Amino acid sequence: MDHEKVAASLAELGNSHRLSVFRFLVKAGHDGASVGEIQKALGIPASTLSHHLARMAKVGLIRQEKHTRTIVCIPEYEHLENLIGFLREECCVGVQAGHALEPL
Amino acid sequence: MDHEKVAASLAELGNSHRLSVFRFLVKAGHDGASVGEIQKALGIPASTLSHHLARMAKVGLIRQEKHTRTIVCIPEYEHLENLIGFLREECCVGVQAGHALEPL
DNA sequence: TCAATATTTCGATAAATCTAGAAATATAGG
DNA sequence: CCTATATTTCTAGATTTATCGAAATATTGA
Repeated sequence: MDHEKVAASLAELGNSHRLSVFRFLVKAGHDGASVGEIQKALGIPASTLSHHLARMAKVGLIRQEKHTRTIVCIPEYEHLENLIGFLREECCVGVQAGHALEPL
Repeated sequence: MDHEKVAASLAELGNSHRLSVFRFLVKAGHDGASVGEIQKALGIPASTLSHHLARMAKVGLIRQEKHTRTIVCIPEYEHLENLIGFLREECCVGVQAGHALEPL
C-alpha cells in the first residue's frame, strides 16, 4: 500500500462515525452486517450512513454485497492489516527493539 | 486511548502532508528534527507546515521542544503504538488466529 | 542596538466534509 | 399491480480544512 492510499484510508478511519461503523462491522465478523442493522445499532440517519459507507468502500476498508433487498457490509480485514503493517514498518523505525513494539 | 482520541489521531495521520512529516520524523529518530529541517526536506511552505505541526502536536502525535532559536519536533512513538494497539484490539476481533494477523 | 534567522500568527480564499430531510430507486411479497 | 422495505441520490446549508503570502514575534550574535 502506497503513501497516498494509506493517508486516504487513515482519513476515513479518522472520523468518529466511520470508526464506529468499522468497529461494529469488525465485531459483526466475516459475515458483516446490513446497512439497516448498522443504522439501527448506531443510530445514524440513513442518508448520512450511506454517505460514510460509500466513502469507506471507496478506499477499500469495507466491501458491500447486495443480497436481495439488503446490502451487506463486510470489513476488509486484510486492508486494515496492510494499514497496520505500513504504520509499523514505515512509522516505527527508530524504536529500539524490546521497548514497546514487541509482537503482541 | 478512547474512541474519540483514536479518531482524531487517525484523522491527523490521514493527510498526505502530515503523514509525510510523521514518517520523516520517525526516520529522524528520537532526536527529531527542527521545523526548518522538515520544511527544507519536504518543501512545504512555512506557514502551511506550522499549521500541520500544530495539529499533530495537539493530538499528541509529536511534541515540540524549543531549543534556542529552533523548535525541535519529536515523534511520539508511544502514541503511535497506542494507536496501532487500538486498531489491533478493537478492529481485528473476529479474525481467525493464524490467518493474517500473526505477530510480525 | 541592529540585522539575520526561525517560526508563528493573521487574514483571506478555495475546497472538502458532514449532516440530514425529501425524493427516487429497486425489489420482494401479497 | 400495489405496498412495504431497504438503500441511495439529490440538494443544500453549516462547518472544517488546506493553503500560503505577508506581517509579527522571538532570539541570537555582531
